[in-house]
Amino acid sequence: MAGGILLRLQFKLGDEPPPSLPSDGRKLPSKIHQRTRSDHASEVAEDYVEAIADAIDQHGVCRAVDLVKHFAVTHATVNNTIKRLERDGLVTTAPYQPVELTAAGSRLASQSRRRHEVVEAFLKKLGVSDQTAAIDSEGIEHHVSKETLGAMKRVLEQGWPE
Amino acid sequence: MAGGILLRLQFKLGDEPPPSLPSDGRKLPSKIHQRTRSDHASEVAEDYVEAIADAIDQHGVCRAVDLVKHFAVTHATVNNTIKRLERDGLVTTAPYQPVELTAAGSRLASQSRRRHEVVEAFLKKLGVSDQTAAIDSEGIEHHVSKETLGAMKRVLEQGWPE
DNA sequence: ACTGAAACTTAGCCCCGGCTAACTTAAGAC
DNA sequence: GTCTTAAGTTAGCCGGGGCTAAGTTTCAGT
Repeated sequence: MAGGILLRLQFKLGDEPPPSLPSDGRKLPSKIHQRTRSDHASEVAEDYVEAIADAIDQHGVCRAVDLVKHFAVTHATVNNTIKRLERDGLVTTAPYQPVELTAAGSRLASQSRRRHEVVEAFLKKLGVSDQTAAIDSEGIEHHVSKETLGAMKRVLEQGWPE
Repeated sequence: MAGGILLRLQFKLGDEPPPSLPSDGRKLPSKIHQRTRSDHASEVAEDYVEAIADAIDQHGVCRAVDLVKHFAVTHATVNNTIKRLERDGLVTTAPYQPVELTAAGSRLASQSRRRHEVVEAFLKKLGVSDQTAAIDSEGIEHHVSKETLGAMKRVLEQGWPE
C-alpha cells in the first residue's frame, strides 16, 4: 500500500475576520470557541516577532540567545520556533547568523506592539498597577478584537464613555 | 495503485485555544514572561469545566455530546480531554455515563464563570457590541489577574474612574 | 595559531489538543 | 425483540511548543 497520497490542506485564516457565524442553526458558542481557539496558533509568533523587533531596536540585531533570555526557554526551543517562523515567512535566518524580520514579520511585530501598548495603557488607566498591567496585557493582547481595541483607544484619547 | 488514493483534507478554520490556569493567584510577578506560555493546558480545563457546569445547569447532566457541540470538536477529542480532566481531579466519569464535576471542578467552574461574566459585562459597558464582547471575553478571561478583575468589577458597580 | 567558552544546531523524547477510522454500547422505533 | 442510529470508545497520526543531551561553530584572548 503504501501508495497513498496524503494531501493535507491547512487553512489558517488571518486575524481579523470575526466569526461570521453563518449559523447552522446551532448555538453560537461553538462558533465563538472556534474563533477563540484559532488565535492561539499565532500567539507565539506574535510574541516572537515582537521580541525580535525589540531586540533589533535595542541591540541593532537579534540573536537567538536574546530570545532564550527573553522567553526563558532553551536554545533548542528557540531554534524550533524560529524555524517555524521562517517557514511561515515571518523571519529569515542562516546558520549562526542573527534573525531578521521579513516585511511581513515587521508588519506583524509593529501591529502586535501597537496593540500591546494600547491594552497596557488602557489597563493602567483603569487603575491597575503598572506591574499587573504589564503582565496582564501580555496575555490579553492576543485576544482583543479590532472593535475592542478601538474602544480602548477611544477611552485613551477621549476619556470614559457616557 | 492499488491502493487507493488517500486524500486527506484537513480544514482548520481556526486553530487554537487560549491559555491559563492558575490555581488562583496569578503567576510569577517578577518574570514577566514565561507566564503566558505554558499555561495553555489549563485554559482548556477551565473552558471545559465551565461548559460542563453550564450543561448541568441547563439539562441536569452533562454528556460528552454536549461538549462536542459546544466546542465544535470531535467526540474523540472530548474523550481525551475528559480523561485529562479526570486525571487532574476535576471531573469524574464512567463509561457511557454523564460527566460529573468534583468539588475542585465545581470550584474552578464557578470561579471561571464569574470571571467570564465580569469581563463580558465590562466589555459591553465599554461600548463593545454584544457579540464581540462574547467572543473577546472568551479569550481574555484566562489572562485577567485578580487585580484587573477587581478593577473591572469596580467599574461595573461604581462607574468609571476619575 | 590555539584554545575555551559561549552561541548555535541536531536528534530524540514528552505532553497537549486536534483529527480520522473503526468499533462497541445504549436506546428508541416499530 | 430486533434494528437502526446516536453516543461513546479506542487506536493511531499530526503539529506545536517544551525539554535534554550531545555535537558543531564562532570568536575572544592569549
